[in-house]
Amino acid sequence: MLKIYNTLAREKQVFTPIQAGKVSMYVCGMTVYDFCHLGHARVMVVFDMVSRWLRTSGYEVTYVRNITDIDDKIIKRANENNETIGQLTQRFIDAMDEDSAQLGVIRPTLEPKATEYVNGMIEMIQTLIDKGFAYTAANGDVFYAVNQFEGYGKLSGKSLEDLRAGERVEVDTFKQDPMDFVLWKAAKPNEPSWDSPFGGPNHGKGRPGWHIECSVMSSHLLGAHFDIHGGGQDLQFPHHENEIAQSEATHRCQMVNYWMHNGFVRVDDEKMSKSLGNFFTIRTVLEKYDAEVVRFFILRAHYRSPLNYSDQHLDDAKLALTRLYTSLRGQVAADVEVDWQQPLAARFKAAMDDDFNTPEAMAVLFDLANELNKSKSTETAGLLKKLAGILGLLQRNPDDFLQGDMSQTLNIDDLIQARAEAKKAKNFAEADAIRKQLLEAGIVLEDTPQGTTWRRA
RNA sequence: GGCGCGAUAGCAAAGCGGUUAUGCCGCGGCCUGCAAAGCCGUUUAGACCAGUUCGACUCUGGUUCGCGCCUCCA
Repeated sequence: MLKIYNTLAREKQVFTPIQAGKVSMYVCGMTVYDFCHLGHARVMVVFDMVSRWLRTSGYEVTYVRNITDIDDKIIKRANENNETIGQLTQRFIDAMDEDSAQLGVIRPTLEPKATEYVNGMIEMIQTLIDKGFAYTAANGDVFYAVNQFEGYGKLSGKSLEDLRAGERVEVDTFKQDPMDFVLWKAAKPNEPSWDSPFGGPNHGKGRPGWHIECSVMSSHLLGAHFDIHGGGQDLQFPHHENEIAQSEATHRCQMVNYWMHNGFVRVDDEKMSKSLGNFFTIRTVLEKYDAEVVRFFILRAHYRSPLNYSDQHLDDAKLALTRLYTSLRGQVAADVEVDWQQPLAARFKAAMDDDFNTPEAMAVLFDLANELNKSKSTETAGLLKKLAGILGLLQRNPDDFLQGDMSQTLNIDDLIQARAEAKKAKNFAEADAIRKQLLEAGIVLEDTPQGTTWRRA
């Protein structure tokens, strides 16, 4: 029985889908004005893992991850780069697709773009105005009136009084309440804009605010009420709080049953973020580390825990993953159906059902590897590969992982051959010299009963 | 200031009121010509102070420290 930590309830709850056998899940995706960093990688990998486990559990999953392709930063960046917004966003959407594919992330079922739903946004904003939850300000911006929504603060555990007390933002004189947030931004010169009926100095011309995008895309694609909504912890407030306010005021029903928030990636114990400038892009990291190592590194921590990034930790993850691949090397992995009664499989399932406890699930993988090293059983190899596959790991030919792109290095085989001959002639000095030469080139030799193999250091 | 989260061995990271987490590193052994890999064994824990309990790393309270949100942010 799957349990999920629900941010809304602040506890683990048994997962019961709205519709038996089906799960609808929405995750806030990227704003595409730059390359994705490791924080984005974590969101992609974590919710990919979630969707995989849900599918493994027998659910038919509709997974929506949106793309924000209109926003202040995009406009600014496009201007700086002297390219159109469309060129800029497409470039970074392509880059994101490359990065996520590298990380073994299965494409979400649907990846809506904000710009394709502007009409829907205008409709929802109009509904909110009609119902008294929103108003057009003197400057043409449309704001959501937070004091009109009873449950405002229920997700983040904040009260409007506390929020106002801690108010650090310059008060926008056009707002009725400092906590009101923008639904529609009046157009400024040289900015893309859409026509709307909201009035104001420039006759409604403008563009949608960020929060409204997700309310509209989720309800269009998953309905007014759906199962799971995910995203990074930093979106809990205000973004997700605002989504609830918009959607529930519009549809008059609960928006989401389970809210899931993944922890941050940190650098030196500080949150990795664009604003702090301490971020590493996925592609930078992939220059140095195998993408599967990065995925392994992410899944090695619980999704709600902070994850400290450093080369040392990636190196450690690489060694650990090497152990798993080494156990599968030269083994035939039987294409088994997982028997969930099998003790280790049962442990794996219990771990995953317990709020997606991937660290514990991975411990099972290592236990299986140990068993495999002893038994050389094709069944065990099959089970290891199958369970790891649920996490999106260990699906490559072990040699691909262990040897990497070193296989282009010339004459490894010749040197191994020469060493074998030296050994045969009991010329161990020569044999060791060859081994040392290869080691210095980053190649580790391993003598086995079946002959000598190699891997990258 | 308000709200919330965390503190586990050298590093990383889980579960659990009493019994080996797991991976890397270290140490001893087996294996090996020697290594590597693997196997067997093993050293390092639970910030601090109280309390509950037959028994607490695990529950409760407090202290200290760290982090996050309250502003765009995954």
